[in-house]
Amino acid sequence: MPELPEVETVRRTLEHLILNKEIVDVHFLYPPIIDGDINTFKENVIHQKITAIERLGKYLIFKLEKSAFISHLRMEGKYLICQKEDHISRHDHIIFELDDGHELRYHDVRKFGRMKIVDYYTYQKQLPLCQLGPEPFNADFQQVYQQLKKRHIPIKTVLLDQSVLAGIGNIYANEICYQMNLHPETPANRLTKKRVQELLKVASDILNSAIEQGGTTIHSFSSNGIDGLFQVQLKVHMQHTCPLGHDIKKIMVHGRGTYYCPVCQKARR
DNA sequence: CGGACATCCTGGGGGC
DNA sequence: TGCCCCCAGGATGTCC
Repeated sequence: MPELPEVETVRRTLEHLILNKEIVDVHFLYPPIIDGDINTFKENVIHQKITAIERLGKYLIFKLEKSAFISHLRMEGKYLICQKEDHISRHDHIIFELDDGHELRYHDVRKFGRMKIVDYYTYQKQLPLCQLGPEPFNADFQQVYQQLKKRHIPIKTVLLDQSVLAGIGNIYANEICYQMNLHPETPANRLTKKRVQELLKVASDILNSAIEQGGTTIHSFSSNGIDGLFQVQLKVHMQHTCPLGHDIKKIMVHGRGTYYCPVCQKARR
C-alpha cells in the first residue's frame, strides 16, 4: 500500500513525465473513482495544463491552470503513462489524454482510490486535507505529545491516524515500532516526552530513507506503472525473522495485521 | 468526543 | 491437484 514515501516517489516521477502537459480529454471507465459528479470533474480538468504536482500525507494534488484535484491511491492505485494504442487493462479506470499523444491512466485493482476536484486556492483548508495532521518531519513535538497523552489506544493505531501524523500506513507503522523497540500495543499515553521525541525522529528518518531509496527508481519505471514501490529493506513487516534472528509474531491490532518482534519490542512505554 | 465497527472491492491464499 | 470461500486493508460514515 502506497504510504508517504511511495506517494512522494510517484509525485516526483509524474513531475518528470507530465508537468506542463495539457489534458485534452478524460475518460471515466469506472466512475466511482471520482468523488463527485464526473461531468463537473471533466469540465474542471479539460483543456488545462498540469502546472504542478504536490503531495500532502498520502494525497497527491494535481494543480492545473485554473483548478486542482486530489488523488488518493489507497491500497493499490497506480499511475501509468501509456501510448494511446496500448491495451487498456480491466483495472484502468480513469484515462487522461495528454497533448503529447500519451495517456495518463489511473490503474487500481481494488478500486479503492479516489479523485476529487478541490478549490484551487483553499484546498488545504477544506476537507479532506484540512483534517490531516503534520507530517513527521514538520511535526511540533508539544502538539503531538499532547495528542498522544489523551489517547489510550495502542500507539500503532495512533500512528495510522492521519489526523495525528500524516503519511504513515500499516507498513511504516510496524517498522517505526520496531525501530523504537516498542511493543505496538503500548497505550499511546504511556509514552514519555523523551519517547515521543524519539518517535518523531525515528518516523522522519524511516520515511526519509525510504524516499531516498525510491528516488533511485524514478527513471526506471516502465510497464509496471508508477506505484513508487521499491526494494525498501523492511525489518518486521511481512518478515519471518527480525534482523537479530528472532521470530516475528503477527497479531491483529485494531483490525490491522501487525508484525513485531516479541524479543526486541518488549518496551511498553 | 473517543472508540468500535461496517463499508467498499478483488486477487490470492487457506482450507478441504 | 483443484476449486471455493474468505478476507485484508485506508478512509469515511454510523453508532454507542
